[in-house]
Amino acid sequence: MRIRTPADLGTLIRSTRKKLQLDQSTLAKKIGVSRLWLVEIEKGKPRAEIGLVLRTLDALGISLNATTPESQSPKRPESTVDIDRIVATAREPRK
Amino acid sequence: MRIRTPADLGTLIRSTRKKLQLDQSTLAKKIGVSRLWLVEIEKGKPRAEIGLVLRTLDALGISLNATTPESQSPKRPESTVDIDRIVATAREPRK
DNA sequence: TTGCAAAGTAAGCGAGCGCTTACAACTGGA
DNA sequence: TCCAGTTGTAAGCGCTCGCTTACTTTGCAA
Repeated sequence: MRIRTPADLGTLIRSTRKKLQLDQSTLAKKIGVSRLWLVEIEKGKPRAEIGLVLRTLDALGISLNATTPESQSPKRPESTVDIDRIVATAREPRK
Repeated sequence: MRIRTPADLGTLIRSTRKKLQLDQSTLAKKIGVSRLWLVEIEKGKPRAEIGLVLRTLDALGISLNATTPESQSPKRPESTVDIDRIVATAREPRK
């Protein structure tokens, strides 16, 4: 499953928890957070701590894989200066 | 790359940022956070908000995939009744 | 219907977030 | 060497986290 937003995470966590037939209390205890926290997370809370979220995924046996686009060439900001002009000017004999 | 801890995230973000030849300030602006926040994240801060972290990955073009273990069969609590015995008994001609 | 477990809501509190401003340390190039 | 760009550190502040306690709502079964 593709994770883009906190809501995605909430959905994933909730469905996985149900698949494993765990109730919020027991899962919360396993993770080391309060049940209330789980409620909020499953609702898609965007300001939760990553540390706890990662522990949650771990507790559910979910593994996260990051794919960095190889294709994306190392983009250098396009120059705002005309280096050729500058060089040409510099080459001109000073008066 | 496998993501297990906030430190993993920090490493990934930093290396990807460098690959894209972005400095902290410009990336921070792109994400909508302060440069200081980025410094902390790249150090592996465990208590940052997921929302911001996800936005960061997005800004870097990194996609996250969650793999829930198919293997793990949806465990149903083992039955306390011996259905075979019951059926067998039911089959017996009533006296 | 009554009863119970699971899930959701509400309020109050200490702790730490992420922000800004400011300065220091580390680079690489002139 | 000096200098500019990049990165790291420090302090102070408003805000919200995640926690606890307590109550309400929902779902299901007796």
